[in-house]
Amino acid sequence: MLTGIDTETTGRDFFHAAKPYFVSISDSEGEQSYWEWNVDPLTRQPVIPPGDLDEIDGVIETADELVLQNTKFDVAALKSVGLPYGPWPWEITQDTLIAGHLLASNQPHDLTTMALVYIGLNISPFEKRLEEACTEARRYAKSHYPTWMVAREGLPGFPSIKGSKEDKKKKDEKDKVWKNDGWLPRAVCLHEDRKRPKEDCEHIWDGWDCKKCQGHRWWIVLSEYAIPDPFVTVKVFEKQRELMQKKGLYEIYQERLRCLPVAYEMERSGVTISKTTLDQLRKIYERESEEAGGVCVKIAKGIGYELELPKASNNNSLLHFCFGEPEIDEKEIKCPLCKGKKPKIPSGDGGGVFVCKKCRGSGVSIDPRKPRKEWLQLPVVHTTDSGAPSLKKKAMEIYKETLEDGPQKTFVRNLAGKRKRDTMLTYADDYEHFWHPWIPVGAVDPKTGAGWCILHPNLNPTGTNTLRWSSSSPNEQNISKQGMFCTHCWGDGCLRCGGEGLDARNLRYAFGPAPGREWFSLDFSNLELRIPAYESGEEAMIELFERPDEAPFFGSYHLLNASIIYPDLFWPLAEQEGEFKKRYKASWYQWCKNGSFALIYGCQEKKFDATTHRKGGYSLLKQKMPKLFQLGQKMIDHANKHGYVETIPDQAISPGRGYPIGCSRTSYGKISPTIPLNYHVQSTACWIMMRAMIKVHEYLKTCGGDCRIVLQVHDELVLDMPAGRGKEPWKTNLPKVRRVQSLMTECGTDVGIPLTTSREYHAKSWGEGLSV
DNA sequence: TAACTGGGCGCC
DNA sequence: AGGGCGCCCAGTTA
Repeated sequence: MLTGIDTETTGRDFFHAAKPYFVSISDSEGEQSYWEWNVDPLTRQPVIPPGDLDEIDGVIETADELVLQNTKFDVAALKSVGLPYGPWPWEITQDTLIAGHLLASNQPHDLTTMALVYIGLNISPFEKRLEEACTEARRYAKSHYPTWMVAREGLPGFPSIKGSKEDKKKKDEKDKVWKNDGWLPRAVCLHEDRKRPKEDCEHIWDGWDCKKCQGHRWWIVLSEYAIPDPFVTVKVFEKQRELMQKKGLYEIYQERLRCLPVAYEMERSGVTISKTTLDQLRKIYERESEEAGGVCVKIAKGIGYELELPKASNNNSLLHFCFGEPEIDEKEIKCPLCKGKKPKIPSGDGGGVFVCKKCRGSGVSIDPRKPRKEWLQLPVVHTTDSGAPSLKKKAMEIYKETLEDGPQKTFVRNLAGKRKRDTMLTYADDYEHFWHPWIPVGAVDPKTGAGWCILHPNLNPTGTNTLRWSSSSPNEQNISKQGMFCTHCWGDGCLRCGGEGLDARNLRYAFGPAPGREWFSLDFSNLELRIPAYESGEEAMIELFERPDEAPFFGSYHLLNASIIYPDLFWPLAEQEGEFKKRYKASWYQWCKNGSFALIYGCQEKKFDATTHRKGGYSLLKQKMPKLFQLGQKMIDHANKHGYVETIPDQAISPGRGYPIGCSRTSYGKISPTIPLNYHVQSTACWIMMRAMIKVHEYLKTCGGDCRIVLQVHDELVLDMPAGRGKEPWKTNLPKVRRVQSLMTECGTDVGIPLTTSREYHAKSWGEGLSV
């Protein structure tokens, strides 16, 4: 018998103050029960009768098979009130979110949508009504009970509650502020002793009041919404299971389920960050940002412009200073085609085609703006998607290369430097927003953890259209690893930077092992290159990976590409090891490298040739690596025929089928030709990583000493282990780390891709690694 | 004021 | 027609 479980919570931050206040359970025959707890509006904490916990624990303990929508969330919620008493029974747990992604990776996976899709049931009216009640109750409580903890941005203990945003395509539901206040309507009723609806009354609602029993609906608006959920979950899953079995996907599903406890444990473990180091970095960034900003303002002032710098990225003051201010008020511009009043949107390609969004692509080119040409007068080298001059990083890099020394160049350098530091500062803010003081397990002296904090980033294995995981609150997958130029001398060397020019202190320096611990990071080498190379059988590339120590490429994919697209430049230098790279480091080598990455990410001929600064380069590559391009075509054909591509089948799990990855169509009904190969490769890479994580997690549990995975950055795992001892402390854990490496590489074998992993030891910080 | 859009940028 | 994310800021619109 399947048992569905669902919880309603006061928020998502179970490592902070969020708690469940409603638990509902249903079996597949519709036998339902629920526990609703009053939330103290002054503390947002539920008041839980102890007997309830026993009952819920009993249900979980005795169930044959459980099913939840996003199990990891509910398990974290229940754990925050001590449930279940034992470990969560993952081995009998099914998950509709995992199933939903497998059956339709690029479709929404919220329960409301899936109920409609899989069992034709529309539960949105319940949600709609709850939203109305919550919104009203929130307004009411804010004005009548100002001391109540109504959800809002900045509410202590609930860092995930952010303003309110809605990304239509995404799982935005959770980001709506009212969602955290499902308990509030009832709390108002309780506090004001409003009349309860009678249980046996067949209500006739007039607004929020029942005409028959005079009860107020806010008492039950949450339970009306929440009680059916577990039953819906059960029914959705029954259908999903049937579909998965029919499509031959059930083995994949079962393996995929195993990543849930891994993600759950990673979230619980969290990742340590040094407050001391972050404070130091912050001070440096703040000072340098202010310094660089000051230079910008001063230059502007010198030209007679009162520049108001943006806090980050752009504002009109800055853009007008750099590119001139339009004389005509843009609000007055009319679309020349439809004569609409609000065209405003210049269409792409930088040509300044001022037509509205609807009329784009018509080719009419009228730019009614007359920029005033005083002030900085930067040339336009990059445009935004809507055709306006852009000050993005890439554009500024071009300015730095091409402008003569003078105010323009100085301005751009300082602006770029300021931006970079400001970006890092907003990241740092985010970490502080979510962190807790770190307290070592079993610490006797509370000072042991001083200077260290811990973050519990959220990991979402179904957060992308592919098999990549996403991460949030904070995102552990975009932590800066770049160096940056000294704002004082901009790389020419000075006393402050010690002549180095580059300051390597990025935010990764703040992350690292807490006292008594050490980190190892393990990377799959060239994971996303090896997959298409071996799969297609492209000899030139395979050769590269098989013989990484041999001339003339020494395992470098970029050099291989360079030899093909720049034969005239590469071969004359081929006999001198490293010469091509050395001589053209900032030009041809860099451009080729950019092009290589663009290619992996799916760019087309035009973009590749532009990126590599060599017309015809793409075509040469195609001639030299026909099998690679044939694989791309094969994926395109498959996607066009079926609407999805598949990962390479895993011989150990499901030899017949790979994981289907849906390829969305553009508004013109076509699948973009860049998508299929990219999805296939990216997802196969992630499948490998997922299997690796399952194996590694299982192995580390047997190691003792609290060894765990703390970070996953797509092709990299970071392990947190007890610190070794002696002169070469890494040697203590090295055998275990080697074992982890072989578990990782094994996963390539099952999909036919030979893999290698690289290994680094981090004694103090993620920013500095030692190859050991 | 809230919601929404666009630009920008960090990672792989 | 350059893939996948999360997140922030600025400015406009409902």
